[in-house]
Amino acid sequence: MKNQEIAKLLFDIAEMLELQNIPFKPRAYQRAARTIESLSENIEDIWKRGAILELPGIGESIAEKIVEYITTGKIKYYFDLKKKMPMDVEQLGKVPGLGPKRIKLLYDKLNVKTLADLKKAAQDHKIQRVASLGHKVEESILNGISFAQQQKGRALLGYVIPQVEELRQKLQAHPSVKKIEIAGSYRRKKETIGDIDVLIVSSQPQKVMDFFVQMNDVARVLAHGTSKSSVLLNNGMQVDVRVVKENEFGSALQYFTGNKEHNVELRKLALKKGLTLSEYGLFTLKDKKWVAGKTEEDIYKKLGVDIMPPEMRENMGEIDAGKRHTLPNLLDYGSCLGDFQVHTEWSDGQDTIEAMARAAEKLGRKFLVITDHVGQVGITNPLNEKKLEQQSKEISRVQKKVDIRIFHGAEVDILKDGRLALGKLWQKKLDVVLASVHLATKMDSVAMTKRICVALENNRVHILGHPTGRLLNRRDSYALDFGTLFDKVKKTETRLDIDCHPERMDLSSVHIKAAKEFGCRFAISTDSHSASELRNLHLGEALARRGWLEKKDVLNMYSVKEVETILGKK
DNA sequence: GCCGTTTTCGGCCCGACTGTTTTCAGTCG
Repeated sequence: MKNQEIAKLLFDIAEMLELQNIPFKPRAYQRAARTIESLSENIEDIWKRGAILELPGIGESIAEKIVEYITTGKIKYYFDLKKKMPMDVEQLGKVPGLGPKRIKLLYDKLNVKTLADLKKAAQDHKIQRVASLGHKVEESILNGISFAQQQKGRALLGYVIPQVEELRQKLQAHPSVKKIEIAGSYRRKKETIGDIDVLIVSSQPQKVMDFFVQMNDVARVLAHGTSKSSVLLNNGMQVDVRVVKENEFGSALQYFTGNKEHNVELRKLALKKGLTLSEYGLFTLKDKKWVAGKTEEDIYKKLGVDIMPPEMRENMGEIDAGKRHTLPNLLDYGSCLGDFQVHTEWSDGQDTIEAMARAAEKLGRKFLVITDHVGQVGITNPLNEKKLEQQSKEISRVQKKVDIRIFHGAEVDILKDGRLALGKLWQKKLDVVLASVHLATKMDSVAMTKRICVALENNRVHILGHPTGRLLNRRDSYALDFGTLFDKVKKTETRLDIDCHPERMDLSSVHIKAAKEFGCRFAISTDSHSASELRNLHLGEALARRGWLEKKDVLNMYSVKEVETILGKK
């Protein structure tokens, strides 16, 4: 699958065009890159169908370059640009305060090509002698270089939630803070969070901002104004705070929730209606008369769009659906009745079956599927058939003591040829077979897709576990042809696992949405290895909502009786 | 370079903060 490679090249082209001060073209390339990046279908397949030009943001010229890459493995235009741009734009761009203009300037004047060149130029005080730059810029660059070097990707939603809630409480406690909301990707419940956007209503902005930049976990102040301030915390997280007036709260919340592309679309829509939208409100274009802004609902309503939950605001068709009144009725938080994947001390988990069951019961779950490992991956301490037999007895014993239905399942390895690492007899005996790929993960797309499809054709497989195998910030998805895969999932009536372990979040919301369009159904699991992780189920609900899922799409929403019936059919 | 219920040509989202500029450019989100 060449989608990500092509997207990366288009992003790079955009960056190089920006360096040359060329207007508008970079935005076109960025838009095309984002389209390709978020495709679930293989771009080659789309090309074979002759449908590349139907993709949003892709016209004749960019389509030609995509085809060139598919057929020859390179894009000449990219190499020509690259020849003219010998500096490491990607690395240099990570330094706060360095954008395309300054990167170009530093190259022209000081021949800065790499972070090392930049550091030397700053240390030798050459930067402050360049016209339009000064000693403050030089200092900020010097400070920023180490930041650029240690940047480690985005924070994981599941791990960031407690930190953010602590920050919220600290700020909320300040007497001048009237209202507070965390916006940005945090509010959209994105799998990974780049920075924290905090929105505050206060009649004394200066006091709030002074308090904010002086909090004791602040490592560095990036900006300190009355309406906008930014800091870096000791844990490396960037926090932006904006203070607005009461009647601007809705428009500010809308704006700072984003995402960026969603906002751009919304603003274009406003312009078409003779209005202009900003964080301060919706105004008439002509005489800047205030139209809406107190609440988000008012703004969307005036624009003729049904308001959608923050999780959907990714410019993935939600604005169109809002216009046509066809938004899905997303499943609610807290509506999962059970959990389809937990591990116990029988394999690589930390707690007993009884401890897991009791903890799940306490959280209000109605059912729990015990899925210890079965297969060949030594580190997971897999069960053999004899152990499964013993475990079955233990589950019966615990079942009598708790008021939650415990299903006996297993997470079974899918072998290289698509067979399961478990005999037919036990495949039938188990209530739930969750089949996952754990070994030989580097196969090419054709082989991996075939392997998984073979497993799906086994009518004892109920759920495909963590379907792409990704680990956030660490490992990409297996090579897969998602179109073929989703088609097979639909035909075999298997469920796709939404594994909401904070480090997996697999499927991604983009793939969930695509799979739903193929007619697939889903099962959410925490993949817990200890009782404390059971509470992560809401992360799976967040993923499902971001993928536009409704109650009927997700097996966790069904009653214990219905789940028994559905599982029994397989 | 893309796109079209004001357009196939002429637009392309909007505003705050910073530094070095005495009126604004660059960066960021």
